[in-house]
Amino acid sequence: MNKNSNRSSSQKTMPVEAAVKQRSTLGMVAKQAGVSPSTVSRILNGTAKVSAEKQALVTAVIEQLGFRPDPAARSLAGGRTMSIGVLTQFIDSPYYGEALRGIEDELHKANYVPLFVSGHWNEVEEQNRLFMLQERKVDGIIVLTGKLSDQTLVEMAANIPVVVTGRRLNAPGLFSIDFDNSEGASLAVRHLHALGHSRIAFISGPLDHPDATERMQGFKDEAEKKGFSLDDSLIVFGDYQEAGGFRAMNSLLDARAQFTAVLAANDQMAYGARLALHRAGLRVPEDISLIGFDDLPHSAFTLPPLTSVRQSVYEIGVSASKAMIDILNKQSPPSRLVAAELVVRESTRINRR
Amino acid sequence: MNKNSNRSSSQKTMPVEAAVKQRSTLGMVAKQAGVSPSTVSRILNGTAKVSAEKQALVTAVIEQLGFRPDPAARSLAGGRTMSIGVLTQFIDSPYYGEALRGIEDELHKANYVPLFVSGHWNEVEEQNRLFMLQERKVDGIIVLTGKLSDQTLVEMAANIPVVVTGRRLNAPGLFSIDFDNSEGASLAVRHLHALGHSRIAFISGPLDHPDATERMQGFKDEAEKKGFSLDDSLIVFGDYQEAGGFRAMNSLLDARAQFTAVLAANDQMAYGARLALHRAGLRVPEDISLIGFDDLPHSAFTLPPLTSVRQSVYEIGVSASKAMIDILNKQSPPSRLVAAELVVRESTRINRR
DNA sequence: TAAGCTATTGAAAGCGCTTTCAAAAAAGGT
DNA sequence: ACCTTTTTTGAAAGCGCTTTCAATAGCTTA
Repeated sequence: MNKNSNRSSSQKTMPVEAAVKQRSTLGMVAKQAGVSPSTVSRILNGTAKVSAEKQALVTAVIEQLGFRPDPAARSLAGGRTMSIGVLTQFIDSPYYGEALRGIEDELHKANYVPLFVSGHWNEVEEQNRLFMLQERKVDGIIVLTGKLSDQTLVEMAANIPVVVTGRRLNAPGLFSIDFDNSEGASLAVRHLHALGHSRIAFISGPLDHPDATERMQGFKDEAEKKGFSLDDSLIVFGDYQEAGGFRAMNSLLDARAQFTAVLAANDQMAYGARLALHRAGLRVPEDISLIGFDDLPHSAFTLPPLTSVRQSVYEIGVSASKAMIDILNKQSPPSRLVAAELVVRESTRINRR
Repeated sequence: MNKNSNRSSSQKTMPVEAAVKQRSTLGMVAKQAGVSPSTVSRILNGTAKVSAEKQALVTAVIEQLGFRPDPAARSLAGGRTMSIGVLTQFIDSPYYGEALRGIEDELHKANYVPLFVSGHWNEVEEQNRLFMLQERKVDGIIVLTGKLSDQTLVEMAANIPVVVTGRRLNAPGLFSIDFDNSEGASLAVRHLHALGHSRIAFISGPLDHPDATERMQGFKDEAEKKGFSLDDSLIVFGDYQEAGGFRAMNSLLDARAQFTAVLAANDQMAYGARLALHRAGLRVPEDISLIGFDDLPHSAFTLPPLTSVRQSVYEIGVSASKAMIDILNKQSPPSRLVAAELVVRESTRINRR
């Protein structure tokens, strides 16, 4: 979300100039320390036990020479590349962007570097990108949702550790992290119900996105539970973007649908819907209550500030990375469940009609 | 900007399964074709002339085996890695995000892959990231603005091709692409002037961003040219984010500054300012006209839709990539200048006071 | 104290490619 | 036709690391 922002970050400040000037190699370290390259390698990777003295000696020399292993050489020799492939859908998605930041931050702590690629919600493209990541010998792959079949992921996981978000899936080498989308939608419906709304329109995302169907299901289930008439004319579809929300709202309006509140399956569509409402002379929240989903950082600054279902996408990124690192360290990651939470702002209010 | 969106993309669809199953090596190609590895390498890289027949033969075998050179091996042996380092500031910046997409799209066409890293507007961190990129042997580096000194970049360019945005700088191996920020600001002022505004407030970005100072300079110059009183109390500072714009506008209001229009140095601050105005009971554009800068995709959907200075950041990304590829191909890139353009929407109108 | 183990270490091969260097082939000159 | 120059090709070394495999050293046990 930030164009600017200075966050301090504890960098191991390298002797950049020295290092650039004269890269040292593992061989040089070995000679300098009077041991064999194998020993140095073992210390570097913890591949085998090495006597404490040599351990200390070598470590000192490494420090002194500012030695850093060459990733390419490592990769060639079959070692770890210390890089993790990350498949997102659009590199500039405001939604997944936060996840990317979480991933970047977390991987960095563990000395891994992310390799971001975009699948553009196109199965073939996703496949190709994942293939490329494997060519580049990443140590693991994090997949943010996407359209790949579960089977494809499971197969891939047989060769390389995989962490996937947006689905529930378990297999050897495969770990998944998911939001409780349906619970999030329920939360929104309950809030609206508590405010006295009973005719609620729903702007859904494209149903080929698993999270879209979950959100819709959550909406339907809770609405039914509250005894609302589940009128199909109150459900319309958008594309998860502003323009889609705008069109969806217009179609609702054109059809003269009767509703006092709207739940959009993501914030971007809520923004679009809000503009359409405005064009139609309807006020938010006086005439219509509006709820979004995702709580994008921007939502605190819309007019009016948007009530939204919050799931920390940043957290998802962090969790996914932690899980990946756990897997790489041969530990099984704790199954973290990311909860949804309603952020009430000013786009919803008591139904007066 | 997209969470969703299916764009078709012409993928060279690989025989993925076969390829994954049995990676073939350059050596295998050589044997299969009955030539030496050197010859294959030369064909792959165009390093030297090879007879037409062998050329054809080898190419056929490569195709048949689905051979793709191993990036790691290439890197180790000192060849090209076909990857370009990209230093951005925050991986989820809505502003630079578009540039990243442009870079990704364009590099992909040329078969290069981008390696995105973030500097977080912190010089030390930027240095470290660039250092890491070089360790990973990228073939070139694209720097999106940032805080590094010109000198640092020039020095780096001596070792590796560099393309930098957001400044004017020339040196061997160094190419820069810049917006005309000051012209953009002028455009905005002229628009406001044409609408009869003469007391215009300016919400600046942090002056340690070069583009912020250019935008401010453009504002001042044009205001002066139009004969406005250049009242310092009309200039306030934000952080290029919503919250900063919000605070900046409040400080303007608290100080009882007199103005009929506001120019914000970026759209995000304009959003924040717009909310502050609303809180103060001021209407946009009836009471106050508001202009942003950048024309983020979202700006077409704010309330009211925001008039903004548009510079295609996507184009910047594309141009930077093209320039990089030109440099890598030993051609000198054409100096492209990205023009600014005013997108008039509904947040500005004739001054009635 | 000898035999039998185990914990450390080093030598050397090899990952898949690029790149001298020199040999072989083709072309040119007289 | 013979020798020189130029072009095309192959052999081999090496990029910096990991990883068997075997050797050495350090302990145990009887």
